[in-house]
Amino acid sequence: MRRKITLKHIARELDVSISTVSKALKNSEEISRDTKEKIQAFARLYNYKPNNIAISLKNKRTKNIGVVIPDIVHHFFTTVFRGIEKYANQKGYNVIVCVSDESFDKEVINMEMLANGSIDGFIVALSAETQQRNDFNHLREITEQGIPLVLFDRVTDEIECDKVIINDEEAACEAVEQLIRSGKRNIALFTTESYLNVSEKRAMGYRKALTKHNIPIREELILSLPFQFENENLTEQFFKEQSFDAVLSVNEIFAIRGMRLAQKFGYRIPQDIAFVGFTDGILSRYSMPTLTSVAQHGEQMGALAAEMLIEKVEQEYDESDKGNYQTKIIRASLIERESTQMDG
Amino acid sequence: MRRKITLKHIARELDVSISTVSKALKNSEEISRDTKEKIQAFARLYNYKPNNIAISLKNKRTKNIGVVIPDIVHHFFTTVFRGIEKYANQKGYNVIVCVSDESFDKEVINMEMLANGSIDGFIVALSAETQQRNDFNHLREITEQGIPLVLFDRVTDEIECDKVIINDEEAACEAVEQLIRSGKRNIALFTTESYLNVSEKRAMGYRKALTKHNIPIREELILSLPFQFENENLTEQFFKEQSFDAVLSVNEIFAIRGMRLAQKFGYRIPQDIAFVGFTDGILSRYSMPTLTSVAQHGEQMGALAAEMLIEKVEQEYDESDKGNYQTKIIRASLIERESTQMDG
DNA sequence: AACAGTTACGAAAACGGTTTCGTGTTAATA
DNA sequence: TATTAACACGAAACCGTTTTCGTAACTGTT
Repeated sequence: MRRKITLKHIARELDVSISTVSKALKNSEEISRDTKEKIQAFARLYNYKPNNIAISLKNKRTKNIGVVIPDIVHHFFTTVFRGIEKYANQKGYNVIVCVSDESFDKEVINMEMLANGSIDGFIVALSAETQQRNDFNHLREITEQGIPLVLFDRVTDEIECDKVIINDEEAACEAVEQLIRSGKRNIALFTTESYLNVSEKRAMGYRKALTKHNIPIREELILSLPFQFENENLTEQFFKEQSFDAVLSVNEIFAIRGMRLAQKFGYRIPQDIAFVGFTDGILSRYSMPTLTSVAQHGEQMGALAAEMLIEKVEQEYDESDKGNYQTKIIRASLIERESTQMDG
Repeated sequence: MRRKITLKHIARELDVSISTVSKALKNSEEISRDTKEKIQAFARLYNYKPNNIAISLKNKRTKNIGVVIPDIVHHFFTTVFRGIEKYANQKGYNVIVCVSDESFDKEVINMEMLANGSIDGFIVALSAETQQRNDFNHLREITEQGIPLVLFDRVTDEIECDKVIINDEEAACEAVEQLIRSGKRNIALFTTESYLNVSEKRAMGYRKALTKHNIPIREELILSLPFQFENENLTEQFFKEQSFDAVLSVNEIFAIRGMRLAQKFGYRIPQDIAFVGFTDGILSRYSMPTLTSVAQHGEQMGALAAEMLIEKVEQEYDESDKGNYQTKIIRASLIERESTQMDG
């Protein structure tokens, strides 16, 4: 087994000092041509690579960024992650992922683990539970320690830091307006039961659009579904009791399940009921019929978050920067597919 | 800004030595009760947490594991990742993810980056390009340096290390046999164009099943599709030219697209054409009709890989362990859904 | 009073680098 | 020839821990 070689080994072998070796490998002007060549050749031969940990300790920079997301088996988050990873990698950073599993405690524990030197900054989407409890002390801790933090998608106003979000309310509003424009008037909303910032905003957009077009908001057309579903009863009941000609869903799954039931009940999509979902994921593209969906541009979001974070990480901290935080808004776009296209 | 406090700060403040502080915080018997209490109280007050990087340098253990996968926006890999992350986290490890993007170079670069002390071990699924080139020197480098490595799913015989795979061949064989049992005789295979170990194995299983049941293998019923598709022409042509009553697909997407086309051409599923896919992902569960699929138990696979890795990482290296590698095989299982259930 | 045995702590090395500063040797200048 | 400058290198500090070992100050024994 060929163990990793260190500066010390090279120094001993070549009978020079460690400092000389270090400088020679950095091609320092201080070291003579001959010595440099000798040392560099030796280093190449034994495939010397500096130890990242030692460098991190010295520089107080790890070149790691911590990403904390509620779920990894989730199209949107993986898409964002891809954006983060690509940008970070290109800038020489590695990404440590922690999954909070929608749990407050896990989110806290994970962030505390990483905050002790393992990472240079955080990119976080809050867990559902964190949003529900409205407890953000762990985030406050982080920022107070001067560790850069970027929140995306699942954000909070309680914490001052950089943020990247999409124009959820507006996008929902536009989606509903599009439905109205195509002649729909009885538009239902499928939303999540648990408190999520984004669901709330999308619901706001839904209401706004109806109001704007003088369509009364009927609370009975708003269906709140639990996160962990598998149980179709609620939705089935809704189909039986309510009559509607379109559905806006705050996510993809609820829309797909809705379409399935609609078909089961013999409705034609989109003639009888049109569907629009959020999160333009893989299901939207491959469902039957394909689902019109609000694209959240996750990859772009991730890249932007990474860019903002790395900029903060690399800029020497300056007291005057304090409070110099931005919230960037990515414009969602409606991807029209079969579930709304009447002419299909 | 409340910067992180170190042992040195505490020592200076309390007028004791750094060693004393370190020992006191570890509740060492060496330190007097009074001193310990004083130091511990102070540490608690200022929320002292030891610096991970310093500890890593000292211990030559990072408590990080590196995961290299071809793609993150991919249901199977994220599922495996979840298994890895859960197990690792529970054992106090963090996970650094690198995405090779199916590229050999990225795989090599990422692994080299991490191999210089950033991680204690690797869990890897090979990129398509790596498998194609048959070049595994980067993996050899890793193992020669004594860094534990576990390969999963996309593995190679060229490297001696721990591995976790599923019984691809057998599972494919069983899936086809199930089709045969339901009366299908003209069974097509949708596979990938690029060389992937797993696709090959699944194709083997397909052939084996037919042979076993004395059904001639017709090469024209084997359709190889490019990875990046979006172009349905090949598949459409296949539908027009060939006649078949069942399809085994080596992945989920090809099956879904096949079902779509089948429906477009007016075939009934499964009466006219039955479909079975691999990778029991989200599409299988939500497609119309739902897709019978071979479940690869990704989460279990990930947990197992993490378990094997961490065991190797934590056991003091002993020359006699060399070559003591295992390949664990997870049994895939066929999840039957509408796309094959005649009685549906 | 002399000795050994605790007790309670500090000094220092180590992990693997980077960097500042000091210095012996040589070459250039007055 | 004396002075200075440039060159090429090494010593040592530092990043934040852990850990071994040494020792001063007590305690207890005879």
